[in-house]
Amino acid sequence: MVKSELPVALRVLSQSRLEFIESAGHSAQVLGFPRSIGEIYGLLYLAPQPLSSPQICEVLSASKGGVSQGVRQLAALGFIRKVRVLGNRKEHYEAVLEIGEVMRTGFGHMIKARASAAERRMKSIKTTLKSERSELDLADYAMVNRRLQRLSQAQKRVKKLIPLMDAFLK
Amino acid sequence: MVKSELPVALRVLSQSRLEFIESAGHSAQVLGFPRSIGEIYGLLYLAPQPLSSPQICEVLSASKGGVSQGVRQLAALGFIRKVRVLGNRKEHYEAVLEIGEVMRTGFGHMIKARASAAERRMKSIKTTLKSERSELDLADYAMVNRRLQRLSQAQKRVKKLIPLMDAFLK
DNA sequence: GTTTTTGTTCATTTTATTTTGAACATTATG
DNA sequence: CATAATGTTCAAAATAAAATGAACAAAAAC
Repeated sequence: MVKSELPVALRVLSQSRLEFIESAGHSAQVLGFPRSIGEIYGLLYLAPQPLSSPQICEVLSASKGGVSQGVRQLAALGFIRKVRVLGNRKEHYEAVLEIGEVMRTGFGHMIKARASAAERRMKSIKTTLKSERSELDLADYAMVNRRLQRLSQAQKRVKKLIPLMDAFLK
Repeated sequence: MVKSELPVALRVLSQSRLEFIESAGHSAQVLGFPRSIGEIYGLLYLAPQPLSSPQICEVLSASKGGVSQGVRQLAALGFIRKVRVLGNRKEHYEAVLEIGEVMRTGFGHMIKARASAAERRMKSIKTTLKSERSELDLADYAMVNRRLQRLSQAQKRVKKLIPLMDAFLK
């Protein structure tokens, strides 16, 4: 049986690819993802053709498990997509090159999710505050109320900003 | 000598304050900061008056060292400010309530810094690529070049977005 | 149907981050 | 200047997060 045939360009990684992969790993970390996920995306982004999991393992010398989880997350976020390579039996992956799009969708979802989580939290805190109104000093109650209100306003502003960003990146 | 007098409202934390502090800790984590930093900010945000480090330690039952570092970072980012409390000898801290402002400034700086770091990285990678042009397959070189270019465009778009967000949050 | 390759899950190990606490520095008060 | 309270730094401990690799599952090749 023929071993997994790596594209020539990836048999040995060029310096620029190495640098790019490292940089992608770094970016992932900044965005709060594991470094390895960024590296997988970086590899795929500069790959001449879709790659299979074993190929990714080989090039990055990463473990099967890690790559399996990594590609799942990346696909879920919309950064890569599964493709069938004809003749070749198993799943292959390629980077979605329209990163602007990706940011808008997958990434935008994340931001929205977080914004509404924060909103829910705030609502809960306000409820708690009301429920203990009688036990609190009046002035203190008023102060806390005022400040929570203030935060709510800021949250609303951020929320309004989201669709704006969305439109701009389109 | 009189022991550090905790404001009555903080002698025992109300449920709503507890919840708020926890939530602030969570938000900090989401933004990539240590939880403790968020908790300090949360405490100060709902404090009836500026607090000293030892007071913060006491209320959050955190260590001196941790609080020392925490307030330093928060002050550097512009989330809190040092205030002199008359009569009282040492440094006290209060939350900057204008979180919108804070986001725009301190936080905005962070984003800008990261954007230009990414830009520098990209430049470096392109240089590397050119330097190894002769060693690479022509088609592969062209492909890598094209894709890096594509990324650059996206980066530029994001960069243009920053002042827009800035203006919007003002 | 057996063997081989690929894919997933998850407990364990590894690595990185955060927190603590002790040693040392600083400042204010008497 | 001595004492006491406050601050800072940093090595070590505690904690959290990520990567590995082994056990198991699924599908393909023959």
